[in-house]
Amino acid sequence: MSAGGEEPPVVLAPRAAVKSRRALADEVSDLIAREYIFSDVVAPGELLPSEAKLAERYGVSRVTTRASLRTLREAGLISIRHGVGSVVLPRSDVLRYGLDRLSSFETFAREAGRDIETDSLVIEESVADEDMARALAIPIGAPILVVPRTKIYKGTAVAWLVDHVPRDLLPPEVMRAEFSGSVLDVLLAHDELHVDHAECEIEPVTFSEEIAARLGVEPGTVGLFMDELVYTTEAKPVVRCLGWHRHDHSYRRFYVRRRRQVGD
Amino acid sequence: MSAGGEEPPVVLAPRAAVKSRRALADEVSDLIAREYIFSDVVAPGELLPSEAKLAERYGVSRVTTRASLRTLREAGLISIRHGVGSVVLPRSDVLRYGLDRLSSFETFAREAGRDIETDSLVIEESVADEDMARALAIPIGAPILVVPRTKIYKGTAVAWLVDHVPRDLLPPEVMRAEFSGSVLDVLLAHDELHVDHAECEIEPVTFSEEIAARLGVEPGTVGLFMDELVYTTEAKPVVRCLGWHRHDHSYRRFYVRRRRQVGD
DNA sequence: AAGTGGTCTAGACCACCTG
DNA sequence: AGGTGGTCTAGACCACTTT
Repeated sequence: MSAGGEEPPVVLAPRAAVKSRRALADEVSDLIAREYIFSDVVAPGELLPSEAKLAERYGVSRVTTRASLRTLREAGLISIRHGVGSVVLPRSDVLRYGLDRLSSFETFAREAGRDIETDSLVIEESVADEDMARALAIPIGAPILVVPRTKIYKGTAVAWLVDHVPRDLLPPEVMRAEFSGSVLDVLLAHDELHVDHAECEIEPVTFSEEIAARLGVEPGTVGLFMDELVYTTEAKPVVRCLGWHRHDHSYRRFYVRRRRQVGD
Repeated sequence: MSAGGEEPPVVLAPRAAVKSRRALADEVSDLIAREYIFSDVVAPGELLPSEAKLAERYGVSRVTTRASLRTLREAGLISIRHGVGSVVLPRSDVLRYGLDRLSSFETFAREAGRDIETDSLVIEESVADEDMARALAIPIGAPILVVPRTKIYKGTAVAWLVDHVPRDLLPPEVMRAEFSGSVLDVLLAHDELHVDHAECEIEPVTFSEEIAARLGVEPGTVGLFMDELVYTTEAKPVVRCLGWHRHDHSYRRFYVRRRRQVGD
């Protein structure tokens, strides 16, 4: 880091004072990000203070500090080198939709300071056909909620999404009351559902007449189709999201951060 | 788990005996996977022994056991529920190319017991144009190695790949000697390069005449284009992989496992 | 109440990198 | 040689789930 002087230790909120607190490691992650990375106190390419110094500064053990640094690494903010230290990585300012993270389009856009609108929204009651029943692991003909809508960015329709949720997962009135553009956000907010991960298949497609009409493009335009199944920690499917995405509109890119698989 | 009787503790290789050993947590991960999961001793949906029991069985601390379980969770084999235990997840036997993991096609195929061949392989010396120079963070005109080739699966050309590596990263003779279908595999084998992660952009495309000819399909066929930049832990780009992938051939699917972001 | 996972600590030793 | 991260331990306490 550039500043040379010793810094005063940081006092965290007293542990006992907070009822159901965040993990200490997460608080420390945020502090490191704020105090060293986003503040540009440590420029990209330079080293954070050592784990021992950070542990002392925040008054936590080295184990906790390491957990915090691991989180920052997962977030792509730093990389950690044995015998060297934690290097701050350069940050891209391109709005990109990171497919490896389970978040809604709305959340990504909001974090990037942009806004996505939702149009032609209805929450319909329907029943599962054979394909949907198999995917959601429910009987054929079981009641489901279907949530089709268009995503608008800067006045342009950029995606057509259709979510399918088993009806008995959440009462329809709850879904209607809490929905604000993303079914996933509603489910993620219900801790008792244990929403955990999703598997998302990616296909290149040419839009059919129906999809093209909804997106205001010519039939045959090339785009991406995504078929995503969201699961609980118990591997029970909770929602299937089908999405047709324009790619000719440059508001974002789909990307994946691929990681080497190693221990820790 | 189903078996009721007590099991004998497992004796790991003595620590001092092994020079540069694998992490203990990784050995334990493998043991749990082999002894409980792949052996079907614990069926999908059922619980592994508790952390404390596993720790005792393998003679390691609970912290180490938890690291092992976290690895199994990352691998998609189990999910962990607070107050309940570690649930074994159902395993799919579909050959899928998991985009969130940095591995070559060859490695994925090999692990799935299938084989991918490489055709029309040459390792050419060239120089970086403006676009390539910017991506690889090298001067325009700097020497690079270009490795174009076709991927063959069951007699069908399924992808056209072109890798670009700065020439001074590895001596060309080393690259030629060690190359066996994947540039990424060569780089991953060189620990001193610190290959760490990649960022991969995904685009739907219609194949040009040139690409279509190489893949033996009609020009205009829809497929996926991937532009991937592989980085070291120091965020230095080491190889750019451009790939055009057929999607009409059903040997595999591209998918991403998306995870909720939480601590730990 | 009992058992499970979640978090955190202090200390130890090892492996790696740089001067 | 000295500093850095990598791994591991034993013990403690807390939060969640089930009985």
